[in-house]
Amino acid sequence: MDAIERIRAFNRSYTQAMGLMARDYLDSGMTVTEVRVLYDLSLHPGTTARALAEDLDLDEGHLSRIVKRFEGEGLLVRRPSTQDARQRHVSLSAKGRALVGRLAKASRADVERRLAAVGPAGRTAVAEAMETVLDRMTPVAAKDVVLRDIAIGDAGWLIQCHGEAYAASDGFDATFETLVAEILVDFLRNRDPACERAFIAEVRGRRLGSVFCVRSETPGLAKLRLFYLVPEARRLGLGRRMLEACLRFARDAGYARMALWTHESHRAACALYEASGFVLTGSKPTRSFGVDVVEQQYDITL
Amino acid sequence: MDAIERIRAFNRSYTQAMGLMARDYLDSGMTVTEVRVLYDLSLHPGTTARALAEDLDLDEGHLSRIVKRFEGEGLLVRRPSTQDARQRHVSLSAKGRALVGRLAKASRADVERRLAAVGPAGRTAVAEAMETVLDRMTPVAAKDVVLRDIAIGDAGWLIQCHGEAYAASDGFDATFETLVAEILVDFLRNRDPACERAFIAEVRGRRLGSVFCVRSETPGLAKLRLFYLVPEARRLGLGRRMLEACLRFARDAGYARMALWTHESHRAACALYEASGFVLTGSKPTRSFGVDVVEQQYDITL
DNA sequence: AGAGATGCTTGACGCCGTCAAGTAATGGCG
DNA sequence: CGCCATTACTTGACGGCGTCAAGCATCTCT
Repeated sequence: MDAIERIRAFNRSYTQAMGLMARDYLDSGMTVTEVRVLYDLSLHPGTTARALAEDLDLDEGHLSRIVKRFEGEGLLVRRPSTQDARQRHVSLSAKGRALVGRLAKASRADVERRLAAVGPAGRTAVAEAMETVLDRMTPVAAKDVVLRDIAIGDAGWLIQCHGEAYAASDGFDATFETLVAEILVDFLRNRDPACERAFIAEVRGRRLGSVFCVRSETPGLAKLRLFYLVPEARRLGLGRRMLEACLRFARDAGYARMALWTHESHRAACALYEASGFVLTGSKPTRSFGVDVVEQQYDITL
Repeated sequence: MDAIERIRAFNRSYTQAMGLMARDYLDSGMTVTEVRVLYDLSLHPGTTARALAEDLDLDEGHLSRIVKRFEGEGLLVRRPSTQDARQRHVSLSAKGRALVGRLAKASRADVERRLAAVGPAGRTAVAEAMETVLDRMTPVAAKDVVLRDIAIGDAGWLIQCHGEAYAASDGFDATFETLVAEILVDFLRNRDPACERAFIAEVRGRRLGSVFCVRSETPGLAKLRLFYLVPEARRLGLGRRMLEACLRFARDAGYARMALWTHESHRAACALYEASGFVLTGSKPTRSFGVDVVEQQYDITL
């Protein structure tokens, strides 16, 4: 079952499970549309009918009748615009606001009822997964991505991510995950903040990738390690930005050169290294992590 | 913003973003309800009107008219039941099945269009998050939980999980996450499968917890480590099951005793240890991971 | 055999949502 | 300034959804 099919399955079961298709909104005697009108009005008091119709994707005639009825019920007030005599500014009355409050409460209670069997931790997890859904549906905007230092939780994420991604793409066995864990343990334990640094790319709390600048045995030589970007954050120029941040840090820290090890199969990364000024200084076939790979070394003079 | 509020926000934006409220289903000239009827019929050929109405939560009268109309259009056939002359078994005709196929295709295309800006990796992530939503909404059933050995990705998950959970609940600093990573690196590197074992609790691909049985310096003494359950999987008897699996393994591996270290603040876990036959053999206040804790040792004779 | 339950159909009705026409005010253009 | 297209909103007409209630045939239970 591919992603689209899984998404369709979600649409079916979720709308049913949450009763989102209901005509009568929570036995309030109001239509979902009417509630949406009230809710939108509570958010944008003083809008015009047109803007409202636009916002809710409603027929203007239909909306006109709803507004009229609501006015009759005292839920909202319309006052003619001073700018344009054709327009009328619509706002909720106190009664209308009270109703919105009651409806919100009913909606909360309804959601609570549907999640009765789910504990607090589960609810947070549900909410988080939902935010992930919305978040992933809006593609990553490179400008919102921040590069920050490593924090609690990052090491585990990196280990899992590297382990699973390379197992899937290159067939690496568990020893690779272990190696990544070792690198991180060493970094966390023995890091010299003056000349070693991690960059974690993140957008709104969602981790996207990493790159590390660490000291080597050789004086004046920095190592670039754990360069990774989740697939959906690639081709946005993020890799270049991370690489440049890492190089800048290395320069500022006083290193003369920087080296990195990678595998030939990582075409995009290798191309990026070369575009950033790294030169290939070694290439040898070897067996690592249970598969045959061509290990490559790149160097750059800072 | 609490979980319920976040879920409500999702309901609003998601239904809008996916256009699930549309009256006319994808310009097919059919109602969402009609499409649901067809779809349900394609899944359950030969159902009765009652079962259909039940399944789709539709008014029987309304459904009756829809079915009648569909029969007139040659989309379905009704044949009287041999069991019960009041009933009629409804099934799609070839024409009806063809229509369902076309509609499914249109729906796929529609979802694809809405996700046009999202790459393949992002789509999989969306689908996964959706499945998480549905999954978490149905509480964990203890009987579906399996205990398996450690696999790729687990180590990273464990490190992240321990790091974040103990930072949140006990205020532990990053050194705790590092310690967990060290324990895991050591386990992955030097594990003796004959007498060391990890148990990962999982339900439908979702990791719930862990417990490890590892060798100690002292001959005949096993150590229980990394006992953890995600909050939403607690109070299901899972902890006991994991503990028992671990004790059984230790017994079978020939250990004479088992010891574990924990902190006084973990009341539920301590109670479980005692209920399982462990006895408190030491308790001392100390400073660990940046906070003051009371470290406790428990022992059991196997 | 008769009463009540069951499976489905039909009738009546409010109102949603859509198309189209109508009214009043505005603004652009010569 | 005056005409006319445009804009903001209202009103009319209508198909049909969804809901309640009544109706009819059949089954089941006693």
